[in-house]
Amino acid sequence: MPRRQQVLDILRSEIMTGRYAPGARLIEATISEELGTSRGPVREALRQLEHEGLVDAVPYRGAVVLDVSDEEVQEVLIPIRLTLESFSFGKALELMTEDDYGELAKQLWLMEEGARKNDLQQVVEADLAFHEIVIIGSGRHTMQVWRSIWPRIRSYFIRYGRFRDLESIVDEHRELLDALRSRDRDTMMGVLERHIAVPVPASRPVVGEER
Amino acid sequence: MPRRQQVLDILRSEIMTGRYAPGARLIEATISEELGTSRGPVREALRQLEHEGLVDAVPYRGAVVLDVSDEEVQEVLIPIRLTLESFSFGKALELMTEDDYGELAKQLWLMEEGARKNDLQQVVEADLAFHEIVIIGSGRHTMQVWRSIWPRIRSYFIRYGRFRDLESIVDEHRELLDALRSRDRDTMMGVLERHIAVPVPASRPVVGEER
DNA sequence: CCCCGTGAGATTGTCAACCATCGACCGATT
DNA sequence: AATCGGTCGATGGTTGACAATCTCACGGGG
Repeated sequence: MPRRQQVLDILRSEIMTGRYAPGARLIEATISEELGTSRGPVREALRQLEHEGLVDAVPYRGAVVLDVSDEEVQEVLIPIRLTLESFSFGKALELMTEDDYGELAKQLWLMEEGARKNDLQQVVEADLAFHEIVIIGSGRHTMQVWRSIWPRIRSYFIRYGRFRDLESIVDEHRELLDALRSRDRDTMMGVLERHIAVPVPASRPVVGEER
Repeated sequence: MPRRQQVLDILRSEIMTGRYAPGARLIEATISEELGTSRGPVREALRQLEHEGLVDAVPYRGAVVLDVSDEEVQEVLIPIRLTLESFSFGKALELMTEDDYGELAKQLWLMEEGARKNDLQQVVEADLAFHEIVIIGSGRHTMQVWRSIWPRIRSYFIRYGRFRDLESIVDEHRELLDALRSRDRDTMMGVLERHIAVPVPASRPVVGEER
């Protein structure tokens, strides 16, 4: 695995878990020293974080960790996620094989195990893997957009404690898998929307279906 | 302006205009030589192109220009664009000042001039600037997603000649500006949807509203 | 007292040369 | 015919050095 990818994973994780909070500066020299690498890979990782919307970088001024507003999550990121996943789960209904279902079941199992051990990290990883298995079947561009929005959504969830208990996360994914296997499009979409929609802190109705 | 930005702009433009067609390889050494710069900025520009979905890069194998399928444009990228711009134009109704309208009018004027001269380049630039003025008011994350999807949409349009005549592009933006000024939300959204939706080559009905 | 230029320090941007690493291709061997 | 090396092309990463730019504190005018 390329070094820049390792650096990226580390930094992203440190941002999501709060080691770098919104407003914190990310200095190339410091990071490269800490991670025992040269500035090259660090620069590229920072640029990637910029694309994932976790960081804002201004020329000659450096990179700063960004915050995400409730409004943008509810009205922009979540609706986009719904667009992406509706498309992907729809295609999955048509072209997923038994093997693919097996892969999903595997992630579900890992998720269950994580929930038993109360290991948020493991649950979150399996959650991500589950969705990527579905999305990867619908083309590069869909995956591309997905990869650019999930870190923000996840980061928002973790930062503001919007994670319901681990058990219900597992349950929802079990429902998703069952719905996929049922091959019934309407059931599928219903389950998916409920999964993606998020209880709002204390403002608007539910997910911002546009118009 | 940083060198990598210049390189990025040049490469993106060359991809959109077809100098690099889908499947073409982008070799760091060659490009850096052609542009009289070192490999560093070229690498970073290539990574950015990857994030804009114009290029696919595999470790140790290099970058290749991507194609975009009708299906993904219609069912993923355009619906996402609609989500983004619905949000942005909605916010613009609330918070745009006379000065901002002035900026929009300026771009409209440039667009008209470009259409008169039959200068696609200029029309396209003003078109982009027009939308960015509106979107920039709705936050970093909205802009971030926008910047990651427009190159693909534009590139698809140019590649497959989906550009209606320049005059009608100008007309549509004049309508958009008028609708903004009217301050009527429903009119606004109607005009916007018609502007973003695209006549499909020879398949589905219209824009892929999900479900 | 406030405003503005100036300069030092910090940090990013770019360069150049170099070598390791990996993927693709080609031919020789079995 | 299939496989195993070896070579070549290109990327991944390193080092060290400088240039370019921003920030901010300092001190001289107004």
